[in-house]
Amino acid sequence: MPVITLPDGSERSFDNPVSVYDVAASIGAGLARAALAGRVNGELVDSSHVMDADSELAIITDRDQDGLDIIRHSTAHLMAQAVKELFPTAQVTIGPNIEDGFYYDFSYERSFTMDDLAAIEAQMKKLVKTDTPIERQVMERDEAVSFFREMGEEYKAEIIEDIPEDQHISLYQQGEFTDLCRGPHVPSTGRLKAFKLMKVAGAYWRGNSDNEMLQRIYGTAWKDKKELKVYLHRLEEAEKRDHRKIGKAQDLFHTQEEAPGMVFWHDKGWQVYIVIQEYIRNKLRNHGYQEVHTPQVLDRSLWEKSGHWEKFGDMIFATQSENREYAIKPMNCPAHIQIYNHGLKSYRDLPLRMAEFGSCHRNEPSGTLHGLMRVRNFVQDDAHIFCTEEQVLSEVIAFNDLLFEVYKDFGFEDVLIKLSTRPEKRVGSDETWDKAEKALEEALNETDLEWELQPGEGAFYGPKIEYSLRDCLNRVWQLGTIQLDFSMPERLGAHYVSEDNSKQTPVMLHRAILGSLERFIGILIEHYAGALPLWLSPQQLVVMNITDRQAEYVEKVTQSVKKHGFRAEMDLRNEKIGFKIREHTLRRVPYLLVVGDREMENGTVAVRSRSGEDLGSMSVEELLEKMGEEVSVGRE
RNA sequence: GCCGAUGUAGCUCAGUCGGUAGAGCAACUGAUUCGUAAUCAGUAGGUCAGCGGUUCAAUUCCGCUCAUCGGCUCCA
Repeated sequence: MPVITLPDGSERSFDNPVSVYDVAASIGAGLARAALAGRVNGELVDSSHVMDADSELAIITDRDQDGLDIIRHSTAHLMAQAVKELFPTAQVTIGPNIEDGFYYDFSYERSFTMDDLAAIEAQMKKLVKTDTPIERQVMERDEAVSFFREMGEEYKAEIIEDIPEDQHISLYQQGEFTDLCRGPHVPSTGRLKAFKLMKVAGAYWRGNSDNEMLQRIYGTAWKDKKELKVYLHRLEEAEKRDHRKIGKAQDLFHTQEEAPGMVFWHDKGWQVYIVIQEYIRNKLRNHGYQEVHTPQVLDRSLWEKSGHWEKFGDMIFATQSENREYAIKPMNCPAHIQIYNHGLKSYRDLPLRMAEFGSCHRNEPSGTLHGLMRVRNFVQDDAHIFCTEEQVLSEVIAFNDLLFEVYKDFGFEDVLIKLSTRPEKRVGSDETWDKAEKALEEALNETDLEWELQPGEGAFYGPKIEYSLRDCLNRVWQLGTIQLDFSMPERLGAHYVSEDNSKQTPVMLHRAILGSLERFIGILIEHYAGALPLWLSPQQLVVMNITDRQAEYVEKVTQSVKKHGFRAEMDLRNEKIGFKIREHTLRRVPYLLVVGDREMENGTVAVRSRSGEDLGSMSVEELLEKMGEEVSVGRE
């Protein structure tokens, strides 16, 4: 006689075992129609799941996040069913949920085309109309293996073989199609009302590039057509923020075939670059860093000593001259150690913080290049801190504080933090790693920020913290990092004399806040949709005349604004004021100054913001004061 | 690097089922001097990514290369 307790605490008792659906129906017909699944004693189950003992039950509908997840996963199954019907020789593999949707990987003799996608989607819609029940069944593991093997589903069989032998396997059947799945699923295909197949792509079986490449189909699914539409609209809007589009439209930079993965910065884009660099330069100086500059091209032997040649040899651009081989530097650290090694260092010199805006080249695989986000030539706000083991914790904490101070100045609040710990292939003793990982973890816990552990993802020489942001299309890009390194100082012979007069090897912290400036500017452009804050704007204002009569006055105003350090241009073209305003607004110039006879007479300017707001007429002095306040944000 | 798609004027794109290409915007010239998101008219602009093949003829068909885009793998 099960007693079912609902989330509001109310209890219902039943004479016989009841299913989730039965309970929903006992509450109301509407709820019964809406029930997709249930959560019984904390565990998600199908709506057909039967409870024969007292249970806590929450009925899952499409209004719950869990409900939406179930819809997406069931849609993935629906897609697999459609693919199997249209392409019987295709084999199914895995089909998990992802943010906003799902994908499913198939093995098939050829790639799916966009036409195939349309056909598959049409087939899915047909299957929805049939409202086929989706039913769960349970098998023993070995039984399931042979079940799939008989169907010719080798990949599925392989997956199941990895499951412990004594476990029971749940399968879901809809019509002719059966798939291995933990579930739960929606009760029938008719529940899937709003989905769209988005794109096809290759993906390695089990994520390993040594394996064969499968056909991955990405799709999105929502509870209803309205939400699907909202999502598609969101995507369209996001695409408009794409830094590659804005970079072109605002004449910030370009790339071309002759230099893949390397950026031609135009005047406007370089202006942004310089402002950021100057900002960081000041920050670092105020936080006890020195700035240095080292060669771009260094002898191969140095990279062999550091271990990079062996590990990253094919990604190093090399060159040679007079029988000597050189590497175009992929990173600055070995060069910084050369500076450190000049002159004997004492423990009193530590921590020694050495920064450089060094231009680095890495021959990234062609398929990975992506606008400003992944390039072959970049400059990082790079620095290395040489310190003692005891100083690590305080240095990491100080860095973390500095990093968030900087991110805040740039308007970034939503930062993903990950701690990556020892990988399988590594140098250094376990004892050292223990200490290093603990130091990073302690430093993170000091901050009260949420962070995620990534076991095994550290660098071969030490653990690291990574700070990432998302771009407009929700892709995650790493910006900042701090990495402990116990290996390189030793390899390159860095030492200091300790208090007891013994020779010690310093610990080296590799750290960057913005990471590659190229990538950071890409993120900035997308974050602000091209409307950079005043202090970063390549052009901060434009002064426009209405007729030729005001040309001289416009020149005077522009000069005086420029004299105060603002980046100003004038627009004296023989165009209507509306035309000029439109153009400069589209280019996201923060302040548009209109000058007609009225302003000229009163010695003022009419100010309009790029968002279309009329700020009224004011004197140039007033405007300068206003802008001065605005750009002081983010200055120490 | 792997899978797939794409590459046409400065930009955004159309087009040619094989007969050497077109629009809008931008540019240039002229007119207009017009007060808050596009004034009008005219002119000019392209080895159709590169190389090779098939063909009487290739921007179009085929192959290779390069780049870009979407993923995958990788990222000191």
